[in-house]
This record gives sequence, C-alpha cells and structure tokens, in this order.
Amino acid sequence: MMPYDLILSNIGKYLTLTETEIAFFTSKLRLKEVVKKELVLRQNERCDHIYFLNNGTLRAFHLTTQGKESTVMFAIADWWITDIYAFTNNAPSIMNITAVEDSQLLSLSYPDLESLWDKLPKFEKFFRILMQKAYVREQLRSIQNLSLPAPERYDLFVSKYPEIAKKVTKKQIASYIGVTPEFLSTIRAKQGDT
Amino acid sequence: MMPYDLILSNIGKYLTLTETEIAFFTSKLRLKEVVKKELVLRQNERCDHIYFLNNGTLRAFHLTTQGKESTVMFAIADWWITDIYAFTNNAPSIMNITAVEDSQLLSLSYPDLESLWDKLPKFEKFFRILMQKAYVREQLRSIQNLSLPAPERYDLFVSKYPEIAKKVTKKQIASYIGVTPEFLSTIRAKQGDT
DNA sequence: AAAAAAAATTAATGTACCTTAAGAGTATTA
DNA sequence: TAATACTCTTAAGGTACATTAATTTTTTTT
Repeated sequence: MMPYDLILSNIGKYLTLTETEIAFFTSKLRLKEVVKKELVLRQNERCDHIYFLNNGTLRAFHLTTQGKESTVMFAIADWWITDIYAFTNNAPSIMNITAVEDSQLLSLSYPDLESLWDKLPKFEKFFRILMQKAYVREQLRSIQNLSLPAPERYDLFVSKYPEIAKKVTKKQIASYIGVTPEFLSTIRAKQGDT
Repeated sequence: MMPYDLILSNIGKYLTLTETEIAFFTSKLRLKEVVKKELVLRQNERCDHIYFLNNGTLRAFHLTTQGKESTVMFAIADWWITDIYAFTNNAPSIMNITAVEDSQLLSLSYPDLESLWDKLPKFEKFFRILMQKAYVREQLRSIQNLSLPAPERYDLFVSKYPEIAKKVTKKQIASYIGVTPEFLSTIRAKQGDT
C-alpha cells in the first residue's frame, strides 16, 4: 500500500484534488517511522510540524513540574496530531507526543503548510474543517469533564473510542479522564468490568 | 458608530477585503439586540447561526438533567460565539446562550456562511484561523482542568480574562472552572481576595 | 423606597477521589 | 528463562471539594 493512500482518502472526504495538486501536496510530506516509546515531540521544544498517522498509536501528554501526566489526546490511523498551541503560536511545546506502539506517520512542516494554503486555497477549507471538528471535540470534552462524574467519563471514553481503549493502558485512559489509575481500578471493579 | 465597524476590523486582522467583498459580507449579517437574561439560544433547539458580539456579554452553559449548570464559554465585545457542536453537525444544541447584560450582536446563518465560503474563499482562511484559535483555547482549558487544582484555575481565569471576570458573577466563574460557588468563596477567602 | 430575589459568604458535615503501600499479574529485557 | 520493570488491583487513611443550611450583601423588581 502506498504511503499516501490513507491521507489522500482522508482529504478526499472533503476536497477533490487534481493529479497536479496531489503531486504538489505529497511532495511536502515526509514519511517518519517511530518505534514504541519513541518521542515524536518533546515538551518545551518547538513544534513546527503536524503529523498524520498512517498506522500505529500515538499519545500526547502534558507533564507538570511535579511530574503529573495529563493525556491531551490519543491518535490512531487516519488521525492528525500536533501540539496545536505550539504549532499555532510558534511557541515552546506544552506536551510530549510519544508512540504507544510502532507507528508510521507523515509530517508536514508549518512553512510547507503555509505555502500549501497560499498555492492551493482549497487546503484552507480542509484545515478549516479539521480545526472546526477538533474544536467541537475539545468543547464536548470540556463539557463532559465539568458535568460528569468519573465513572461516566470512563464509560463515555470507552464507547466513543473503542479502538483506542483496546490499544492503550488503563493508566493512560485514567490520565485522559482525569483520575488516578488506582481510582479507575475501583471504578472498574464496581462496574464488574473485567 | 456603524454596526459593522468592529466585525470588519476583527476580520481585517487576517484578511484584506475590497469594497465589493465588504458589501457582500455585510449583506449576510443581521443585527440583533438582546436584553439582560434573554436567551440567544435554547438548549435542544437547532443552532444554525454564529454570532459576533458588538457589545455586551454573553454566557454559554450546558444544563444537565439534574439541573447542574456548566459554563462552556463567555463572550464579550469582539468575540464570536455559537454552539459549535450543534452548528457543525446540524444537531440539537447542547447549550443555552444567554445575555449576561444587554448586548448587541450580529448573526450569520449557516447557509449564508456556506455561500460566503463558496463565493469568497478567503473567508475559509478567516474561519480556519478562528477555529484553530478556538481549538487552542479549548485544549489549553482541558490541560489546565486536568493538571491544576481549583485555586490555580481561578487565578488563571481572572488573569487571562480580567474583563470578563469584572462583568460576570462569582457563581458563573465557579461553574466555568468546575467548582461550586460555596467552594469558590472559601478559595477567595483564603487568598484574602475581597 | 420597600419588597423580593439572587449572589455571596460562612460553617458543619459528607463524599468522591487521592495518596501511600503492598502484592499479583503481565510485558519487556538480559 | 530468569530478571526486571511496569501495569493493574486492593485496601487503609487522607484531603479537596460537594452538600446542606443559615446569614448577610447586593441586585432587581414593584
């Protein structure tokens, strides 16, 4: 399978591209392979790339000075991921991105993305849609974090992201929903969840 | 002051528009005045408009079946606001939007926004930027909610949004940072905050 | 200006979730 | 295959925050 098939079908949901446009777009992409536990982005370093997952699983997490991890997001095949804060503001990143398992990804640099926007305005539409959907996801998460107790946040995570729930550890899910692994364990025990 | 001055300067930060484009864009806008406590959007109803605040203050909040309020966002002059989930998915809205004080806003319907995107692609860029910044805001909020205790979330809110903090009640701030008004009160007492 | 309603505060009690610690299970490395 | 490390679980004790309720202060309505 060609390394660009998945990303082109991802974009194809929203845009129709000519052969020339495809060639221009793919010329900006770089293939990157990472092994389990490898860092794709280190907190505090610049984040001038956005990544698309061909396969595997990534996890983005913020680390406090006290060493507390908060999982910002997971990404599996067909997902886009970056430290959107650092990427947007050309600021030191506020999260680590690490490989939960061996993964293959395509990277696009910020300057290349800007030239893509300039030369092919339809990519503005694509990223508008991408950003809008990401905004929706994050706002739903905020609402759920504010309004639901931990057991319901856990159930919601598993039902919303069953593929991710299969691939990542309970500890990582706990740090996404905002509880300790120990407490998630008691939640699951009460639910009769094996 | 013309009702379109503020929105044009808001857009002008990112786009240059011709007189014709301005005329086309403003022809899609409707001026709306709401008085304090008036509902701009009722939860469960369709949300097919996006709003821009000329002046005043709005608050978006989600209401659970148990009657618990969670403030999703505030908006003051020069801010855009809508139920982005319902707007994007043409679904019943998941929040109320209400006037904290008398406010003047401009509304743009979803069909009009789509025709704007079709006819003037530079508006795709503008909304891409808008959505991207909103995504950044929400992601930062998620990280802070996960990693910081309530007193720090309160301090951060006040330092980040001093104008909003002046206009809204403590109860509303409490429901934004995810604590009860009573607990926010004890936080403030401990800080010697009058 | 009086009356009513809502916001803010304080305090007592309660609980969801955290911390610490230890042991069992599972995966990774030598 | 053994050794090491990490995840998951269980349980005791602790704390941040919620709930309830009463009082004061501020805002809104009449």
